Amino acid sequence: MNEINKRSPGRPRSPQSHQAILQATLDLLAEVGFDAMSIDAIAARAGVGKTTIYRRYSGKEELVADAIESLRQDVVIPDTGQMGSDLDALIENAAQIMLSPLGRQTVAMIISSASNNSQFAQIYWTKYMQPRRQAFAVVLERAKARSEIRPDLDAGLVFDIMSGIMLFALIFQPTSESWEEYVRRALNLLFKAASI
Amino acid sequence: MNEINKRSPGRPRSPQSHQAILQATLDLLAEVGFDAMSIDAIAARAGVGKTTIYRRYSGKEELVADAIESLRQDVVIPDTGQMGSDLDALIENAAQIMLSPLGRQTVAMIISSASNNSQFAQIYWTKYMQPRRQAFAVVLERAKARSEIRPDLDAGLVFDIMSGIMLFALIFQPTSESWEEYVRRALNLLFKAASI
DNA sequence: GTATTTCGATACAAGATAGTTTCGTAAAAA
DNA sequence: TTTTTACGAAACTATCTTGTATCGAAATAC
Repeated sequence: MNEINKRSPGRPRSPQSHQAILQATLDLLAEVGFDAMSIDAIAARAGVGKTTIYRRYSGKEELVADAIESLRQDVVIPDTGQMGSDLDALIENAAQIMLSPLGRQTVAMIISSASNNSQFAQIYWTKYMQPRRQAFAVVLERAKARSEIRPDLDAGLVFDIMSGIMLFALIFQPTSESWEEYVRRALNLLFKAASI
Repeated sequence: MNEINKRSPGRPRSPQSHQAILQATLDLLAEVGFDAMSIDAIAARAGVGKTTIYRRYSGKEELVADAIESLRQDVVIPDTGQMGSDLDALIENAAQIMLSPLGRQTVAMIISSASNNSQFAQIYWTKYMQPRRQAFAVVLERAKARSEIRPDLDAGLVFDIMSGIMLFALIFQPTSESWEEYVRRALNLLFKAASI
């Protein structure tokens, strides 16, 4: 049952079309958002027939969920020997994701559908947040080993606070500073608590 | 030019209908979200004709913006004599807003439209965040006067970090704790930095 | 070759929505 | 009373979207 079954007769599904569909989905999601994008538009952008999409997915939710899940994002754990520069690298990486149109629309999708449907939040958490949360924990472990921070610090919690302020700054732009500047200032404050 | 002009002839616009429209808009926004709600549905729920809505607003954006703006939310500045209990009161108040369906959908709306249109973010910031941010600053000023926290602490920044973690916890529910418990734990960590 | 399945294209039915117009009625000013 | 504007209801046009069905052509297993 677990063998690779390529034995079915008939024309196989085109991997090119499949890839084009996923890419078109991500492009349109970033450009117009979840609600404003139609299956028709995705098919047109991908250069495939609508039938080809409906043969693979039951609807937009399933398609978008798969498209987001298909994005492989490798997380590099920085190790410069100093916590400060390690964190800089992580922030830079996080900023690239959260500040992108795709990131914004994904987050909006998660929030707006959170009450009825948490599948997007689940995927986003598993694919994006969790790996970075763990990378962050590694960085903090090394910092603890170098006695840069308190050994009892909850890395997950610190990560969540960091992510929270990034998200908040993304939405409201509370000051006239740049996003990066503001986030960095918040982290300075936060790490006064960490270094006691 | 600034006098109250009730002198125009003809039947005046019904304040009852106006109020019903705003209320129906907020109800539907909370229930189904911005994109899924139609002007037809709003008119039906409000018990008015579609014409009556189009006579007042050019479209959904304008209507929703006005509806959100119409919500008067008084902020009480707690003054228990202890910063801890003051903060508890503020958190409780913030939680009621952010955890409500209306709050969720509003935030989702802000994020998803942020790139093309920042009017929702502007309104939400001015009407909800800004007053609370200032109330928070007052509470912290009193705490500084009692030497409970460092005198150079940036109250706005602390507020933003607080709001950020609340938002983050709302979206992702990172642990199995309750939302309130988790937020409280994050604030404990944060205020270790404040009390140096 | 034959059977089977996917391909992209197109047509289609059914429904939702936006925004306008029309209509007879109601409320106010002059 | 006359004029003017708003009222709710309904009709209406135009467009968009969904999901299904049909078509001849292409790709693969046997």
